[in-house]
Amino acid sequence: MIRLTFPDNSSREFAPGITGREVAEGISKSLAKKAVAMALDGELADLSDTIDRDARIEIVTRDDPRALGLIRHDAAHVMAEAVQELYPGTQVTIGPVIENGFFYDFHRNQPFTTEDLPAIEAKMREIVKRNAAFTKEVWPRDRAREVFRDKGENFKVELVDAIPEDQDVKIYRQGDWFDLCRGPHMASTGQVGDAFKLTKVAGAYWRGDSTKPMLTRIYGTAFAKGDELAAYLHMLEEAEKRDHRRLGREMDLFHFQEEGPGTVFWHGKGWTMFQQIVAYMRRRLRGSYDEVNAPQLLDKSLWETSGHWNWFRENMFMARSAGEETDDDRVFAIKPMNCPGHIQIFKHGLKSYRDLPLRMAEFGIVHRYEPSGALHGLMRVRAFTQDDAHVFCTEDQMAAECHRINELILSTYRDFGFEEFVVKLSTRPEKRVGSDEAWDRAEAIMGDVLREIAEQSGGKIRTGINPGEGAFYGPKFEYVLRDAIGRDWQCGTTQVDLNLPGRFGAFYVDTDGEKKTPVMIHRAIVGSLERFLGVVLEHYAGHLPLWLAPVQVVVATITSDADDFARSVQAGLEVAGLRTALDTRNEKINYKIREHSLAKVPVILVCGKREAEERSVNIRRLGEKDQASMSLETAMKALADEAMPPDLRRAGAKAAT
RNA sequence: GCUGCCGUAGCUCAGUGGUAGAGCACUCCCUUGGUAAGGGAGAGGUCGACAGUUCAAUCCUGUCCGGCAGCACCA
Repeated sequence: MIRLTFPDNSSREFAPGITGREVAEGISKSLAKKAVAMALDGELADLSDTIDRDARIEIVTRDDPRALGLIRHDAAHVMAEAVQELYPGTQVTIGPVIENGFFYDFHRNQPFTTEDLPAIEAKMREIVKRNAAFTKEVWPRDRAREVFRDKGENFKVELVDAIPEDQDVKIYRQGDWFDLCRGPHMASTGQVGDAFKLTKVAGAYWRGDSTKPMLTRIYGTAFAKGDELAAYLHMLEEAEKRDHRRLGREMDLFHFQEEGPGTVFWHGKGWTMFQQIVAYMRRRLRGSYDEVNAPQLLDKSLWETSGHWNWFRENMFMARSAGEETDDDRVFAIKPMNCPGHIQIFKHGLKSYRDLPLRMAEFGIVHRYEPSGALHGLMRVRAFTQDDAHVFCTEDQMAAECHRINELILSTYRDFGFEEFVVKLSTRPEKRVGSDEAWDRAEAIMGDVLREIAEQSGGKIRTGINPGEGAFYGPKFEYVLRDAIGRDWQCGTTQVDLNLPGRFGAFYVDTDGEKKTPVMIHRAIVGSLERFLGVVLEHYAGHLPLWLAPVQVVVATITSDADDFARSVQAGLEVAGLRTALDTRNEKINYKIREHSLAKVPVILVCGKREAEERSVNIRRLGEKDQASMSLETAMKALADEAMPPDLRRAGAKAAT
């Protein structure tokens, strides 16, 4: 006999070989009817599985959170059946559950389009209605191979071959249709329910490999209940509203146009915001970094020395004289990185060990040729400004410098309102320069630092390893932020480099009078200013904190009687250091409020006859319906205080104590 | 780069094998109105570019450019 323990800690004995369904039926008919799966010692399994050992058992019903993955997985199978029923000759491949739904990849000569989705969805509902039971069979490998080969399912044959020898080849049937699958599944297709929707169609490479055939992938999502699906779809709409490309247009921050793919036209307001970020960074660097500026165009030979011409050429732009008469055919590269330039500055003049660590920063504009399909608003561009720096130091100083940088990065993110981030260590890639010994040393130091970062944060900062993802010259930390639409963006990076300084022959004079090669740490905090600005925009959905808002206050009049007073209010705010605009147009106050609210201006000061007489203002904050009336003086003081950047506020608080 | 979809006024979009329309925005006029659109008039387009089919192309076909989604890439 085996002993099964139930969630209420009661337990009963059963004959070995009993199925989950039989256990459920033994408890109650209604439970058996509601059951979609079971969990044995916490692990999901088919209801029809037999149980041969002592275990904790839970009967999983459709409203159990764990059922969601099953619903989606089964929906993927139902979709595959629907597709093969509607479009014979289509091959099935894989169909996993993903974060917000599921997909299934198909091979078909004519790819699917979104216009096919309604028909597939309708067929899916039909299959769900049929409510065929899911049944599992274990097949000998050869039979599986043969059956799929005879059906023309070549991709499935490959999948069968990829299953490790010690694992069963499992086949799940639903009516006449069957698929190779790891399982588990619910009891029948009817349990998928009707809260599903096919969302999009896209190409995807077989096995994620761009040298392999492109399949057509259909994405869908499914929920236990209809209102959950509706809530999800609503959430997607809301997320779209905070897309930085849309906000950029609505707030008049920047634009893109055809002639400059992947390059930004910054408008006045966007550039103001951009410069606020730069100003913040400059304040944070003051005292410990030298800000420098290296050339945009440098001879190709420099990039050959650095290794970029060899390893990075596909991503570089090249420039030469455009003159038709000239015989100067010298080739220059537009810099994709600042490091070679900074090494030239380091090399200019003798450096002593006393100069180290030498920290060199640049808000350098770099150009990188990105694949056209990668471009995405401000998030992925071909020309961007890095808040870049290179620290030249000794190997002994490296760990301390990494920690120093880590603190700078994390405090910066917090100042911009981010609380959640991940630090990942990327290790040596296949394409790289430098000896394995150098890589061993660099990775060892970085590994220690990563552990210390995790420990010091008390578990608040998640860390991880990205094997093989390092730069060609050294391992790196990647600092990743998650944006409001749930996308992860790599912003900061710290890269340890035991190679480039040596390649360029950079050295310092050590205590013993010998020439030594310094190591170099590449680091960026927000990374690309462009991308970071985009992330910040989405994070706040355009409702920026006052210190970042391009226009902080609009002074709007109700009647022209208040124009003179409004002008004096604006002038006073400007003197107090605020960025303001005046709206004395011949429009109703409703109209003005609406327009400035849509432009996401944080504060509107309304001035009418009454305010002009009392020398007061009426404050309306973005997103609030209520207003507050206060004296001009009080309002100015409060706004000036609120507009203080977080680093200055911190410095002020420290000075006061 | 790959697959699919898309490209019409500054923005959002409609439309047709016989060279174009709406709303908002813009300009002017009226309106001085107390917290998310007051009224009227006007101006504005090489229908992404280039080729082809056709008596005739914004519309059909092809190539290219750009955008969107996903994949691949992301130092």
